[in-house]
Amino acid sequence: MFSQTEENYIKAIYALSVQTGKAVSTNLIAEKMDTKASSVTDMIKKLSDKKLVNYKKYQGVSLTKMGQKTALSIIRKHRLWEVFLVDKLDFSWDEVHDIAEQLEHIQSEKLIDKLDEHLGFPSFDPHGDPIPNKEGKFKERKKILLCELPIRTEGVCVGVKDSSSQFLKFLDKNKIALGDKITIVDREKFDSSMHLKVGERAVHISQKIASNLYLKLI
Amino acid sequence: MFSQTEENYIKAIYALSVQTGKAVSTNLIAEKMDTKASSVTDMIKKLSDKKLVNYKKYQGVSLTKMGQKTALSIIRKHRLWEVFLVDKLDFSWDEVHDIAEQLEHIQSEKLIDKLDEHLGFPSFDPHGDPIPNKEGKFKERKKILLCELPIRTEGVCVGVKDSSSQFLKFLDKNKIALGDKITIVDREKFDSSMHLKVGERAVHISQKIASNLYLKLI
DNA sequence: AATTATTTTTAGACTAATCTAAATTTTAAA
DNA sequence: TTTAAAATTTAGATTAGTCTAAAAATAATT
Ligand SMILES: [Mn+2]
Ligand SMILES: [Mn+2]
Ligand SMILES: [Mn+2]
Ligand SMILES: [Mn+2]
Repeated sequence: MFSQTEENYIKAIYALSVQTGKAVSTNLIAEKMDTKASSVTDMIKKLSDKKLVNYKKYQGVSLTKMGQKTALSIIRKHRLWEVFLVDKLDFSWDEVHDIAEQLEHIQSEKLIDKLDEHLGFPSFDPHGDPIPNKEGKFKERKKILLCELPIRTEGVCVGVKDSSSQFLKFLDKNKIALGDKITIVDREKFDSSMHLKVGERAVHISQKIASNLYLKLI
Repeated sequence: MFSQTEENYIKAIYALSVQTGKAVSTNLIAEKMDTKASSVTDMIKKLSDKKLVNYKKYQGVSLTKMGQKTALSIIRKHRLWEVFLVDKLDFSWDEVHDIAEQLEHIQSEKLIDKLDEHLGFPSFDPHGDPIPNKEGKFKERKKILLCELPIRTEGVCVGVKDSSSQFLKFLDKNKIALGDKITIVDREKFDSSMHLKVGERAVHISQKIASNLYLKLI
């Protein structure tokens, strides 16, 4: 159907579109895809010819209905494969992204539906991100960043904003995982770092960590 | 490491090399890969530069040690994925080849080793073909074609020579599967067709079927 | 409003993989 | 052992995706 390259562009445009809420600029795509603006312009034209994006010169791009459908299908595949790798093959959550980047391009509707079933129709991937269903529908969880949690209020860790291997390994080292109950015991005025209670354990984390952990209130 | 295209050429050269037992000709590769001889020549040069094949102009090609290692690694991946699709995702044996053609190109040593473990280190794929281990070693089963089986001698079905969807579906329809005990009850002189006993059932098959089913003696 | 600065697009070139058509080499036949 | 046929390689072109450098359009500053 579409080439891997086209699919990767579609996915990038989708992510940037959701992130910024407006038409996506050439330079932004170029940065995200680690390529040059001129290459992006070329690809945009191709995607536009294929009715995947709306494009007027110099005005940025947005996904068409069909582009969105395509993006969600790729994201669904990516996240289901991540669940597979963690749940069935016992990978840790910091190892799965790169492999899923490859697996997401395998073309077989039946494969992904069978995989979905095999995994028990999961709603979230190992990083807490929602998995679109066959129709592209998914429920975004009501969640807040840890740094926005009121003091002495309990929350449950449900996701990460930054899902880089670096950050995930840091969380592992500090024994912070999805499902953990977290309370802010105290904030340091000086550097906005926080003293937490994770389960029964006391943990001290920086502002940067706090602004990359998602919690849900209970 | 290598492109999908390069990997597919390597795999084709390996198969033809095993099949014919001699240096593989440009035309043979072209036919197998459904491409033109000139394209094959170009690719052979590239593979030769990369030390994957031995090549002297007009003399055909053979795989180097490294080429063989590469081929076996791809075949290992292909067959393990086929086992996964059948054993874990409940695909039937005639549906898995095309999907495995894609999955075999996923690059991750760890993935394939974990998959191998998850599947219980299988020795044969759903079509009865042997699966090379991490070192590329595999045991070829001693097997004969059904058409070579002496009359009234019992054998166990262990593989197919033709693994096309057409043939596999035919076997399903006639309830012939790997593991079944088969005896030739009688041969028809006229068309070399055979009256079999498959388990307790009587089945009549053509010469063509008989020359595409592998049995082991017991 | 005119001038910079930035962003985006175009022009031209490159690589990987493919093709057709022509040239060359090898093999088979006369 | 010439000649004809078949196989193989080369030459030149094409497409997808990329790049650099230059041109054009938009945005930001005087
Ligand atoms: Mn990708
Ligand atoms: Mn994820
Ligand atoms: Mn392949
Ligand atoms: Mn097989």
